[in-house]
This record gives sequence, C-alpha cells and structure tokens, in this order.
Amino acid sequence: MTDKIVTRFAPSPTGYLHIGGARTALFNWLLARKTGGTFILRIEDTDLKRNTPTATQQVIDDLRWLGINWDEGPEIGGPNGPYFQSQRLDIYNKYVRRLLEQGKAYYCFESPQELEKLRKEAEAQKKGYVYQRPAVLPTEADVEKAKAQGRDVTIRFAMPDGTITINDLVRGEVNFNSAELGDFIIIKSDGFPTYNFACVIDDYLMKITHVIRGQEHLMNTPGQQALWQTLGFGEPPKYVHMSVTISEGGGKLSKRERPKTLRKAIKAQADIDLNKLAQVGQISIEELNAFLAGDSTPDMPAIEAIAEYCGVTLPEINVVDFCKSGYVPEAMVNFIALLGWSPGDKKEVMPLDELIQCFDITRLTKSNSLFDRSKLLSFNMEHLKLLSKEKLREHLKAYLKAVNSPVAQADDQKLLHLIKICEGARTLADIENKCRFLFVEDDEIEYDQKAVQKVLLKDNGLEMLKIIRERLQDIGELSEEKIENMLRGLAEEKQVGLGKVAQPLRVAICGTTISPPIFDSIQLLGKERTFKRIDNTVHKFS
RNA sequence: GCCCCCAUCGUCUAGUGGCAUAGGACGCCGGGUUCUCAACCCGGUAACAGGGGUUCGAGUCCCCUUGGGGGUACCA
Repeated sequence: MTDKIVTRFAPSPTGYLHIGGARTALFNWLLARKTGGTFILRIEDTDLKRNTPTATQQVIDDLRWLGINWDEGPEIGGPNGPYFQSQRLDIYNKYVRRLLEQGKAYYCFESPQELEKLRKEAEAQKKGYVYQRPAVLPTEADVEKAKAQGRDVTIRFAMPDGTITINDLVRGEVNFNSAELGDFIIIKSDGFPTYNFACVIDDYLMKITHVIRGQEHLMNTPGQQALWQTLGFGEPPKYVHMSVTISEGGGKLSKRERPKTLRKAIKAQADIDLNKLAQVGQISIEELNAFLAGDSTPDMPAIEAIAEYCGVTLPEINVVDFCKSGYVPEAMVNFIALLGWSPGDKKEVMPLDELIQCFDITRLTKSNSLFDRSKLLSFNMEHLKLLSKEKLREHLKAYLKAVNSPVAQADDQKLLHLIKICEGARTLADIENKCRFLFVEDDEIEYDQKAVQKVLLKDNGLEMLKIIRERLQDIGELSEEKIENMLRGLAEEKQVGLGKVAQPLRVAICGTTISPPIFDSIQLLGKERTFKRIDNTVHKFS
C-alpha cells in the first residue's frame, strides 16, 4: 500500500488571491482529492513588511468561493499546527541550533548594503554573485561582538558541494551546481526564517509528499532539497514545477496590470481633471502625479475608484475581480485547471467532480500558457447552462450583493424567473445589466442617446409608442401571450417587422436597446409602470 | 551578465517513431435563425520556429541557432 498523498497550498498573505495562486492551490487540491489524500493550507507570513492584516482572510474567502476546501489549516486546525509560520518560530529555532552546532549553518554580519555592493561588483565582472563562506566560521563570541556594534546578524546554510539533481514529476531530472547556488540565508536579522528554510521544516513536519508550485520556484528547490538532506529528513517530497500563466500583455500575469491599464487610459484622455481624479481616489495630487509618471502605485481601492470614475475597465487579475465581473466559480476552476493541463481526451467543460475524477498530475504541460479571457467567457456561459437553477440562483444572489445591485431586492422566485428569461447570458453581470431596469424608479431611467436617436426619433418610434400605449390599455390583464399577440398583430397591421414595434417600446421602458425578451419585460414591469415610462419617454423626446 | 525551464493553428491543447492529407476547443471569417443583446444551427480559415543529424521512416529522439518565460533578495 502506498502512503497517503499530502499536498499543501502555502500562500504568503499579501493581498487577494490571484489567478496564479488559485491555480497552484487547485492542482494541489485536485491531487489530494483525486487520491483521497490530505490538503493543507499553510500561511507563510514570515515577512513582516509585506503581510497585511486582512490578507489571510481574503485568501481564505477566495479559496472558499472557488470551492477549494482544506483538511488542515486556519479556521479548522489539525494535528500539525499551528498553520501560521509566524507562530512556529520556536520550531524553526530548534533546527537552526542543530545546524549551527554541526557547522552546517553559520552566522553572517554583512548589511544589505554591503551585500548589494558585492553583487554589483560581481555583475560588473559578468559573473553570477555567490556569497563567500569564510574559512573560519564566526563563533558565538563574534555574534555578541557584532550585536554590540549594532550590526545585523543573519544565519546562512552551508551548502554542500557537488551537483544537486532534483526529480520533477513532469520535467524529469534538472541539475544544478551547488557552487553557483551559494549559501543562502535561513534566518533573517529580525529572527524570522526565510521562505527557503521555513518551507523545508514545515513540509517535513507536515509530512508533505508532493510539492506542486510555480516554475518561479524551480531555482529554490535544489537549495531546499540540500537542506532537507542535511537535516536528515530522509526522502524529499516529489516536486512539480508548473508552467507559468502569462498575461495577454506578455509576461507573468500580475497585479501590476490593473494600475498599468489605468495609467495608460488616463494618459490617453487629453482633457482630464487631475484634481478631480485625485479627489475620487482619495489621494493627493502629488501621489496621482507620481502614479502617472510611473514612480509609484496607490492602493487598489484608489485605483478602482478612479477607474470607475473614468469608465475604464480594469483587467481581472485576482479571484475577486472575476467574481465581481460575474464569473461563476465552477467556470473559473474549470478554466484554470485547463491552463497547463489537459485530461487527454476531448472533454473540456466539466463540473468539479468530473475534474477530480480525471485529474492526473503527470499530464501537466511544460510550456507556459496565456490567459485567454475570451475562452474563459465561453466557459462561463457553458457553466451557466450546466448549473442547476438553484445553484445558479445562489451564485446570482451572492453576485448581486457583491456588486451592490438594485436587483438584489428580488426574492428567490423572481430571481429564478429572471434567470430563465436571460437564457444565453455569458456572465451574471449580463443578467444584472438586462434586468436592472425593473428595479429602478420609473423616472430615473437613463436613456442611451444613440438608442433614442435611432429607435425613437429617426423611425417615427414615438408615434408607434403612442399606438402601443393605446393597444396595451385595451388588453386588460397582462400576460406574455397577450402582449406578444398584440405586438405581433400591430406589426403585421403596419406592415413592418416586429423590431419596429418592439424596439421603441424597449427603449421607453429601459432606456437602452438591450433587455430580456420584450414580452417578458413588459409583463414583469406591469401595466402601470409601463405606461408611466412610455409617457415619460413621449414627453421627454417630443 | 549568470543560472534554469520551455517551443504544434491567433489562443488553450491532443499527439510519447509509422493509426496523420496533424485532431478538438475558444477566437476569427462567411451563411442561417431572431423583437434587442446574447444564445442557437451550418460552413470555413489556420500550426509542427529555423538549421543540422539519428532512422527504412520524425511533430515525436539528439545537437545548434532563434524566440519566449522564470530566477538571480535579510520576498514568498
């Protein structure tokens, strides 16, 4: 019998979960679920400067939204806790002492500035920089002395000589020369462990069997493996270094893209009131100028507020962005899974359980893949069709709440009805857009000028509207059927297409040329409100 | 600069030496359907980066070139 597979997702809490992180989490989760193994969530909060207090919660919320649950970790605990690295300092220290005593780790006293200088010098000679291990390792007395002088004290791992071979489950053997890797820091001057150290200790203690992570970690693996062996931890975990997800703009899909898009958009608009923008984003004009010059980046809320004010659509990067754009988690998971992996047959659109069923870690692609939003959109539509009505309604409900839509007033039954008449929608946002007119006040309709010109003014649409109003008066209790008969009859009588009748009515009730089928729309709005809107429209544009 | 990874339609991919006139999906283009948007139906376009080997035979194996990506931190 083979041992149970244990995987983990180990994010550092620096903000919302982004697509790359979601994909890493997903593959680890899929492997665990496929094999009946354990999936652990571990928070790598060893960088005091970068961590934000709310980030852990954001990551947790995003994972839950995606449907990725963990067997051990924050909120639920487990036998290998704590699951926050910042709470495991004494554990790391124990292993550091062991290495120190064996002369396999040693103290260093260089400041970051001094190291930077050495690095620059190596660069100037076109050589890669490696830290030079002193012939005689510093003693505890040296540490005391350095501390007394106010110097930084760090601890480095003494990398053993020779070639390090890592065996990647999808890439095969990859070789590294340990002399080129150098002795890396395992304990920072603030006493916290570095990623490369804490990760090894925790993977060992948590009995992780498979480490699936991005290609950006490939260069960390030999050092971690050497550490693993030096500590006598036995057989290292199996490694998989996934391909990277590339953005449509080229380069790694990164959160920098959102500010970048906004900057470009603002610069493209010639006459724009910068003071107003700063005010909208609640930042100073200096900060705004620094941002436009590319010198700094304000916080996300500021970016988003300014973008909304300018009417600029920011590219989605974080999981929440997609949520707010009306994507459904089932589609996200399905799409992300197919980025750098394929089941091998022709199946693409799959529900979660099927995804788990056919998952095979060795089928990961080696090459990077580009994040194609139009394919995601298509997947989202397919999943909207696949989802049960109840599940879809729950998603829609959560979405409406998240974007603070007036449609949120609708009760469960109404929501189901709206979903039905919006069949063919590609996102939840499509449904919201189409149905919002039902939930705004009759005299707060915003008219789309193009629609008004084309449908109401050019083609005698207003006259048609008046006739429709009269006919509507006559048909008594509204039903889709009666409305349809009336409108079709009218079109036939006037020898025109149904569009000539339906479009003016549509613009009158919702201000745009886009709505659910006109018969359903009128029926839902009701007679009184329809009349009111027709009257308002006729009055306004006559 | 140095280290490492990768390379099939525009994009995601199938392909593990003969099943291949290279398959699917998204996109795109053309047509149909239609009260708007979307959906839906039919059809079409389009790829093995280049050059050397190995082999009876190469998208598939090897080498070089080129291109893309990642890393090069007291970040993770």
